[in-house]
Amino acid sequence: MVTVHDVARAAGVSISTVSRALAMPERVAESTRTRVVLAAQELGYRPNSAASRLRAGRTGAVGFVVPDLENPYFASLTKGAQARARACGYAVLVADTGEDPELEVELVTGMGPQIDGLVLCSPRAAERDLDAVGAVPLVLVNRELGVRPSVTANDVSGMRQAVEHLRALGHRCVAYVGGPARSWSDARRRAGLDQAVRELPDVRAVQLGAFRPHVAGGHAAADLVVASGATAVVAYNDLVAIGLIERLRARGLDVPRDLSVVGWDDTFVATLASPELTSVGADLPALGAVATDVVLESVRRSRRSGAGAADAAGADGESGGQVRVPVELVVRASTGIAP
Amino acid sequence: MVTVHDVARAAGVSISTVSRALAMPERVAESTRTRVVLAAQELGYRPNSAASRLRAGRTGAVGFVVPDLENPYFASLTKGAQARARACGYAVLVADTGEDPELEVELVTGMGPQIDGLVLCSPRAAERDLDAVGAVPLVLVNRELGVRPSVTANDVSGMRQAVEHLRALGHRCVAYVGGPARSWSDARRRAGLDQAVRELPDVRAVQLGAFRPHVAGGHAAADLVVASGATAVVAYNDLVAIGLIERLRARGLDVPRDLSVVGWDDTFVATLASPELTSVGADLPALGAVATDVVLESVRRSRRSGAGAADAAGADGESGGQVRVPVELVVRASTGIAP
DNA sequence: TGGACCCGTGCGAACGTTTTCATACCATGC
DNA sequence: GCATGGTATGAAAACGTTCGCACGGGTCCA
Repeated sequence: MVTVHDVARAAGVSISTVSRALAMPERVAESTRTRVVLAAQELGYRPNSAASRLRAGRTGAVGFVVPDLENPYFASLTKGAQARARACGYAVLVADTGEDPELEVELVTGMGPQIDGLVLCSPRAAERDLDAVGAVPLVLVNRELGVRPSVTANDVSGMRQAVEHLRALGHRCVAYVGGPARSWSDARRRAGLDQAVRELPDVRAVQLGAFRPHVAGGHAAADLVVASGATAVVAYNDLVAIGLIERLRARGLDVPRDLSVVGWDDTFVATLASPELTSVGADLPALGAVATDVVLESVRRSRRSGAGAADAAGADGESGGQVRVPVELVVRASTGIAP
Repeated sequence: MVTVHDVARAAGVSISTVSRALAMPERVAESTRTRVVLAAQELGYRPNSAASRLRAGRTGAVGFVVPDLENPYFASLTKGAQARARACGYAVLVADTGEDPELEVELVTGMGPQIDGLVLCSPRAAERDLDAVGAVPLVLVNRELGVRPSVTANDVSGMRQAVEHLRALGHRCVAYVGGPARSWSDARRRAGLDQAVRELPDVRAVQLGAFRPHVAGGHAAADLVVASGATAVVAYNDLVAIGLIERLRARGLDVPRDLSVVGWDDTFVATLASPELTSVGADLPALGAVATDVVLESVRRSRRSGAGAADAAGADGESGGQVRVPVELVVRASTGIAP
């Protein structure tokens, strides 16, 4: 293994200079820096991350915790996040909670010492459990919690777009098939739906749920939707929408002739379904990348100020970044003229 | 932060004893051990992984490299792998190569120092580039390379099952829509197809490809399949199968009436398609878990012997574990009686 | 010309653990 | 009773980096 000592010897400088030349290039003379960099390259020097982590207290890794990797929504998020993290020189520790709030807390606290920052997607855990993390900068995706940094999709706007689209097709009663009870996004969408029907008095809403965010959830919800008298339904996500369609078809109903279905997240499965799903969604890899940016920014800030994550977030006026990304309704074949 | 020193003081022993009591319990007296363990628990001691890694040369993490996280096949593999790794006390560094062989090599070498072992899924890289890794135990998934540890699905058997199924339905000419040219699995399936038609003289095979392992690949292949005169087609994976079906439908052909389609991998999208896909597949999370087991076993072995990964693999008779998991044909609605 | 200051560099002390070696103790065998 | 061997513990040296501090030499201004 080639160490700073080897590079130092090769470049004819001390190990301190090597360390500086690589970590803070502006603190060392131009000529020495090139000499060091060249020597390092020549010898194939790779800093021992354990040592630098031990000394400097940084790990060079961020955690990325999702409820379910097999869910295409989180798969896309993860893909975007790891690509961005890598581009910034960070490794990504991925963990899957299996939708279990307890495991979520356990994972988050357990990962703590191994990472510089953590992105927590669609957290189901109670607020106080998340507060307990504290140690590393934490960024929430799809949930806002006080002034904590977060990245969320604009669900309210998405729901508005969906309702307006359906209304334009002549629908006057829209059902919403909701997801996990503890889901913050779900609550936002319900709020968005409330707001939309308040402002569009000729449309009525029926809220159903909680259902599991999988195909099975759609199966379970379909009959309730039919019984509700709604002519259109917005699903918690694309998988639920597909489950709905499957069950409706099994009952002899046609989508979109008898019922229009709107998916959510616009994952790639939206185009696999038949009919292809009209769906509300953001650019998911981009969303994952943004979350990574925010957490890395948070890391840098907390490192500069030397304070804990919470302090760093609250210290300056930026409030640590609460990003809300736009969403867009993509119209495909699963929505049509109201019967 | 609470360190060994704190625990040592609380337990009235030296730090060496603390370290031993926690890491090798049998090397310390019963009474002292309980005292130390209690003190550690009391103080909430968590060993600093950076320090132990620096001293002991182990990282407590394994790498998991896949071509595309958004592909449900790899998503499932990753899910299984990270769950198993966590159960064994290891963290998982996930990286996505974007199907790029060069990035693959770069990632694998770049991750080297941060991990104890590496699982590399469906590697596209050239053999010599993989040899260059060397440093950490490497386990390949869906590719065999010399005596290197690997975990593969039994593609040959899977293809045999698919062909026999189609033959039983009366099909006499079967097309195969292949995936990436550098894919080892693809080659195995082609070999399996060759073997199957050799042994079943009344069946003929048409091999097509290479196509991209996505829906678009299926789109591209569909017309070639039709022109080939085959009455059934086996696709490289479920996404390709779905692409085939979409394009066939666009041309006014019905699946399975005019053409039977068999998917591969039996991912969850097989049940999303309509008609639902007949598909060949293994238990994917289990496959990921097995790969993790193999790499962790490899890690333990190389640590024991103190030798490099390759040596460790070849040293004893076990050949480091070349596991082949069984696959199974799941019959659904996309295959039917030959026209 | 001398003092103040700055810049580039080197020295050496951490960081928290593991592990080797040495020591003290006790039991066993002649 | 003394040598022998084994066992439980302690002291201290690593592991490879970062970073505070100090030093030398130069520049600038008085």
